[in-house]
Amino acid sequence: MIDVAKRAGVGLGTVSRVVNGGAGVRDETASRVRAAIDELGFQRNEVARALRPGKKSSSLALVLGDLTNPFYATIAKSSLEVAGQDGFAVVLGSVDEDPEGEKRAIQELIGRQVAGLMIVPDQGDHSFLAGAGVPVVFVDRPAHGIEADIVMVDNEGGGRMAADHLLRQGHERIAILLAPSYYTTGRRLRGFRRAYRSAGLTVDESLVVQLPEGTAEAAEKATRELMHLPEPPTALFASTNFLTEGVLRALREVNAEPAVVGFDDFRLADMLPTPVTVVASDIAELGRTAARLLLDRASGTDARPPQRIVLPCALIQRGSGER
Amino acid sequence: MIDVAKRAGVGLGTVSRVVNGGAGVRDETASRVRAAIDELGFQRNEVARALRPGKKSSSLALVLGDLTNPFYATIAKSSLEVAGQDGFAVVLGSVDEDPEGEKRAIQELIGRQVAGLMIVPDQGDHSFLAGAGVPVVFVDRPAHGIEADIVMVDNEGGGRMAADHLLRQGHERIAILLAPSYYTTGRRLRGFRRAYRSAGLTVDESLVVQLPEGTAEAAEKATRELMHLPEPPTALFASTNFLTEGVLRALREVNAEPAVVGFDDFRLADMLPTPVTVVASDIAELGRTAARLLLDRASGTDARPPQRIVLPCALIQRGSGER
DNA sequence: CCCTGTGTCCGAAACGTTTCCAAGACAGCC
DNA sequence: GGCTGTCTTGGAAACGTTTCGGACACAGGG
Repeated sequence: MIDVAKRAGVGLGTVSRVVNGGAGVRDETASRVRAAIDELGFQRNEVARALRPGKKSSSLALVLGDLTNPFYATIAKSSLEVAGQDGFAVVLGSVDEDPEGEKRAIQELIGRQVAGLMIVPDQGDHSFLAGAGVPVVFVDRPAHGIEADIVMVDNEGGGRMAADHLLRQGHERIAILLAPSYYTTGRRLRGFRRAYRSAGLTVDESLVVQLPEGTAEAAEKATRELMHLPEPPTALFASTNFLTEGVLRALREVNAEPAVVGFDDFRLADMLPTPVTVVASDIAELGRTAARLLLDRASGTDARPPQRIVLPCALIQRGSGER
Repeated sequence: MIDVAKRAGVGLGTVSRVVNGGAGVRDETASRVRAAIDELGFQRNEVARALRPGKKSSSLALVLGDLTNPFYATIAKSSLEVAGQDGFAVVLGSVDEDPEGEKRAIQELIGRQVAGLMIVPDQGDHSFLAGAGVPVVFVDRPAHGIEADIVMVDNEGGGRMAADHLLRQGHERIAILLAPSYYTTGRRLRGFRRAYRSAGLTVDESLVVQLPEGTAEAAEKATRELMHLPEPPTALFASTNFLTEGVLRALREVNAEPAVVGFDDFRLADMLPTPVTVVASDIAELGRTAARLLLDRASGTDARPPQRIVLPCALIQRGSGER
């Protein structure tokens, strides 16, 4: 920038003003500066810029799990888009279901002076974020130990929707597969139970299976076991996209054809031998909303108390839940 | 840091030394400093750190297209892992097939003083990167106008593999669907032609279809048209995962059952009514290799001339390519 | 002619690090 | 004791921006 100033024959401050919109600079001077900028191929050093007091870097951080899961990938993509429109970059922190690793990653990102954090939190304590002075938005599930914005889907409603649908078909032995200790699957189970209660039925607890892992493999194994029960379930509710996959895998080998409903839509769900009925929500909107909210917080535009935004779910009937 | 120095009753430089490994500091002093750090909850400001001359920020940039495409998502995930192990964060720049937007995104990232760039490039000119002084690794395809490292898969070999396989089954009318103007699909086509030549056959150019877009929809439409030809192809080669999906969608409605081979494996490929035969490669390894290479370049460890790393493909027979 | 206000511009200070030079302390050796 | 070398330590300079107070020129009003 000093070079530009010299070349244009102006002061340092003038160049800075031109770069930042150019208010209070004569047109003629400004164009001289711009010419110098072009000639020298000058580019503002964002790092130095972010060093000034009060200024935060124009980056947001996004901390989430496995990007290979389309659910997370969609959040990443959509929040990236929104942030990009405002000239913000997104720094990614990927964490594999490890509370300690997550904390470390977050600390790292804070050290990088990001303007805000979007976190798909693990179940650990997040109170360490309270004093960091950085706005935080939680995505998909709330975190313990801190009051902050949260954007999520209507898990309970979705779980209820799935169970209602199956109950209405006359199923009474419905198994539900749950990924371990996530907030979301807990809520989905609650909705599931609500549906039973409303129908005047009681849940058979032996059909509520807590998986040791949230993987397709774990679901596959569990489903096989369920279907080999003396009295196997006539329907299954898989509370996660990967779990749904595992269920379907297991069912290929069994000659029974229980009804299946999955939570979260997935690519090719309609192309499988029996198209899969799912409870879906607008994941992209989840990411977009979170990013917008965070940008507002970061810019100081929005000083409302912490928001809690819940996006609706919808049942998509494709066949597997109706047989 | 100044506060820490005051609190520990030492000089500024001493604190800095402790924070960075603590060589040349007495143990007793060092622990006093560490105590002060803990008490004050001090955290190094990475931004200020990156400002020092010569120092680059400990961030890599990754520029790629739609994260919703499992191909890109896998690259993102695996490179993130490798970078994370070295304490590097990854800044994401997503671009939607827009050369101008890509250039802007890259400039932005350079302004953020990233230590290196991993780019899945568009076909535009990338010579503007030459003078940037930042190491660059291209992923999946080379870029024009600049000599740099490149990590990719054996597209030509893969294309040939697919065609060979189909020819060996006795197919002679094989259609190939190509996404628009990508380097990769061009190479796959070349491999395809090679296979024909080796077999002493000639390619029917009316079955080489250049799609206007790389989407499933475009492939679906094109496939429908192909299958309504007076003499439809007996086999199809889809040169991209999304294209494969489109092909399969179209084929559901047609009562012919041509053989299908796709390039790139995808989730649930083995679960479809006819499991899909694909030419696959280790995409995660692609990302890992790129990240490792870039880290070596960034640290100055590796000063070899630009590398060109090609990962092998393998045919996975599942049924659709063998009927 | 003087004063005031406006429009433009300059350049120093500050941000939080790292690094380098200098200096102090101390031991070992002659 | 004096000299030399090693081990610690302190503190200033530098990195590239933004911002702020001030300076200058000029016009207009009294």
